[in-house]
Amino acid sequence: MADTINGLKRTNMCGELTEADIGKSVTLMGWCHKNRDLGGLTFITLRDRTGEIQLVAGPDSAEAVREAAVKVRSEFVLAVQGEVALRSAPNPKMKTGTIEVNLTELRIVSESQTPPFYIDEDCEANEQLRLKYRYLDLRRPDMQRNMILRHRIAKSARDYFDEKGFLEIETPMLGKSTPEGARDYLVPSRVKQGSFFALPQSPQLYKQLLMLAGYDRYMQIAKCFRDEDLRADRQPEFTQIDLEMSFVDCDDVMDVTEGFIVKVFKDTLGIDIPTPIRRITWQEAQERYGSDKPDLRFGLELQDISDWAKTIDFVVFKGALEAGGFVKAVVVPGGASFSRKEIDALGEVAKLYKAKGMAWVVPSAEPRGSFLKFLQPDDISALAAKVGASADDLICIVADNFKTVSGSLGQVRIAAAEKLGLIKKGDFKLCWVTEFPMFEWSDEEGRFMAMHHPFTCPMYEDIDRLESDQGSVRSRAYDIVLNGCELGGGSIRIHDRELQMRIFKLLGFTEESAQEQFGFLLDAFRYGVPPHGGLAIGLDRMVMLLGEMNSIRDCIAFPKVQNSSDLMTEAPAPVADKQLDELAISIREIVDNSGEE
RNA sequence: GGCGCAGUAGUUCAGCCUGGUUAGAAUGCCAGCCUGUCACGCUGGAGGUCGAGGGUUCGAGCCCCUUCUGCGUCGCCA
Repeated sequence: MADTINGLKRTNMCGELTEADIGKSVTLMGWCHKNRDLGGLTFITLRDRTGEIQLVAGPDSAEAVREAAVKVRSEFVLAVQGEVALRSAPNPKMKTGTIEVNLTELRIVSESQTPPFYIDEDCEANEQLRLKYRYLDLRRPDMQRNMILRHRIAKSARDYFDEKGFLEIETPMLGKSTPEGARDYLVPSRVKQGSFFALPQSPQLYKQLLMLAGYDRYMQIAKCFRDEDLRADRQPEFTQIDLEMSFVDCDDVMDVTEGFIVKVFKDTLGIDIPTPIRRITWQEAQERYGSDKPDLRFGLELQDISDWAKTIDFVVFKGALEAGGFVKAVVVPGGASFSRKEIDALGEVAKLYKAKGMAWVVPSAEPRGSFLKFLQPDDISALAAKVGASADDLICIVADNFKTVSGSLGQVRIAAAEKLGLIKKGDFKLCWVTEFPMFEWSDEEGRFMAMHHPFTCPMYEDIDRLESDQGSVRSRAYDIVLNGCELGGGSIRIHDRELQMRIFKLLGFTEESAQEQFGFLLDAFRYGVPPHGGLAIGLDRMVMLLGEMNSIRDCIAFPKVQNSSDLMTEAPAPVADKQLDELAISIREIVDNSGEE
């Protein structure tokens, strides 16, 4: 039977002891991080979430303490008493390295098997193992720091928005499935067999109805669910700092958000973010950075060289230009030193993002390039002059339609910056991207889709083109972008029932289907809707970016892996027939692809 | 759904290209010794379905096929 903590009360945390505590008798509780038994003298490093402290059981200790000390193994839970003393041999690598605790009592409260991996700062175990034993992984100091950072950001949000007069109001997890947007996670109803709830992709409609209900300023740290494939920065279950405001325009939402961004950087990292945060229209972002989430930590902007390309007798350029496309370039400083293989790697990046290829040229005295036979010496100098390239530089060129040129060259820009080491740790560059297109053509659906969502308000000056030139209509939407990552986004919403119906119609809804899916909203819109708008910030991404983590999984206590399962609980899992019967659900076919008999 | 990377002691890896006795290293673990360690040290020991299945071969960790698992990514994510 293990010892109890009966009669002991923790007086201090391990990492918070200092030389000011020398001479005090303290009671500590935590995990054995490491045990060093020198024979007659035993050192134990005790760890809790605040840090570590060295415990000593030596010749002056009671025999029971010495006996217990040599039995202690990694990850045993200990409750100890002792006196804080100055160390004769300090350890400068340790925060509490100048002091130690001479034990007067040592209780082994809980023993531990040898953990499958060493619980330490720099964990070398692979992530599969870490996730299976997540409760051990979460003991590691860097994971604990991540969780603490997450808490502080969430707290910062609640404090800030409370101060600004926002009310935190919870919205339902069990709602109605909507076909637009991402795939829903469905929850079957037992009471109404054959019908399903959907877990929210976002609290969008609820928060709009809260505005209609007069709550004026709402915020929520909201769980959201999307049944889509995962990425390093995407989980099926994630958290948003969600807000909505009444009687506002874009500037009001952006201003209040900026205030929060400034506060959260200051509160958590001590960094002052300069304001106002730069604003770039979607069009400009695409033209200059080839992205709707530009990374402003480096230059390497895209340059339109269509005028120059017009003069070149090169079929790739001619073809693109005749089809109404563009020829654009990125200058990679010092890229002349890249090997053919390295340049080809940039070309592969362009191809991955739909470019048919990437032309390149080094405008040195003896030029190198992929299409030199189509170029006269004057052409090369003219190009170099136009894009401001020197003989040491590499000019990367893509010719295609606007979307493909932007997308592919934008990725080449990022790849080149990474290669050149232009992306520095601790550098945070924010911007707003505004005036998004309202609609985006979907080849798959054969119709225009809402780029943001169907409740986004078009820009007033574009409304008269809604029916005549859908593709040119811009919306009153805005994204906040940090280091090339979409941190959050929002819009001013439609508050006019007629306009909302017009948008639904353009998105392919009939009167009936709109009524069936969004009837509650359309009905509500008959009862006095304030102009309103809002925004949602991805909390997980914010924690990941501020903590400079490699994966969103590192800031979520219990994350899912790539196939949306949980390696620790092994969810999702089959359920008992009885449960299915109650829900009137039968499974069509069990595909056993476990690879086991 | 596509592409790429990875899977070998508890853990991190080497071995695979070029098949050949008993699969190695480090660390961890266990035992003994050790009074100032902090990557403690010294001595000894245990520990392997080489992810799984099939094929080629006299012989497979290594070559081939299939598959499972994890990661990254394209599609997807209004």
